[in-house]
Amino acid sequence: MPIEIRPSQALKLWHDVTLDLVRSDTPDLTARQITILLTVYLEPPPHTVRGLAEKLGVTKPAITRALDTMGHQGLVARRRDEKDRRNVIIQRTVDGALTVERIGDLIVARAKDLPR
Amino acid sequence: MPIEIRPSQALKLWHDVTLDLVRSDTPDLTARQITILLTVYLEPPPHTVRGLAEKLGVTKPAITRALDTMGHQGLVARRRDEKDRRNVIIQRTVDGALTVERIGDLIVARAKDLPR
DNA sequence: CTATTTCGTTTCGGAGCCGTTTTCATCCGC
DNA sequence: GCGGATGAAAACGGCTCCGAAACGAAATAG
Repeated sequence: MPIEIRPSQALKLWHDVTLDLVRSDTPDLTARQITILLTVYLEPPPHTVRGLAEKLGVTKPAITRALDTMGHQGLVARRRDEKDRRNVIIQRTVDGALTVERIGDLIVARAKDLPR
Repeated sequence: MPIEIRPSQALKLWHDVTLDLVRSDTPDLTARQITILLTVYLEPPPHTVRGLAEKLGVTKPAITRALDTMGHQGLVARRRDEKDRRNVIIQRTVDGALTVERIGDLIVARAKDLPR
């Protein structure tokens, strides 16, 4: 059974969750950074710069820079692929997992509060 | 009856919708801009710079600049409050309403595709 | 062993957003 | 009227992001 939600509810949900994220003291993640974060934590590894760039439809330097920022915030880590040392594997971190978990709980809570 | 959704579904929904927004040709809106857009179109008017700044927990110049950008994209319009000419009223536009509607439909569609 | 391809990063100039501070117009108490 | 309070915008310096292009390291083809 899929999730049934009306457009007005969907928009209020998006509004409420985004507002919470804006008001939180953590630095705002860009849309690209959120997509990278969720991709790395939801989809099976391995994740590479090239793969993420293709998936998001942006250039590789954009991914590299996003990973710089997110790595500095402890949300992801980078490791050389020993099989093919040209590749960089993006790895999950404890802090990143906690952040993703927090976002998931936030969405669930806001969904629960929606008017029927 | 509230919307029931599990954390894993919630995160996948957020990922799918954000990815669609990143991949769309329209320029990425920041989290603040999305919050402003949805606030203006979901909550009853009037909306002022000061009111939005308080709600989002950011400074007024940040709102002014976001409105500059969004106004340039045709998503909102500004009008002087004739009752108190110090105030600026943020108004909805046809393009903004279409954008909001599109986002709502996108979320609904992505929610429908979620695995149970 | 050399030439080419692939992958990620760095560099570059340009653009946008940030908070603080200052400016400007308007309103209101006196 | 006039002085202070208020609302928004402008000015300012700093930071981050952008895509394009150049670069270096590593793998691969011949």
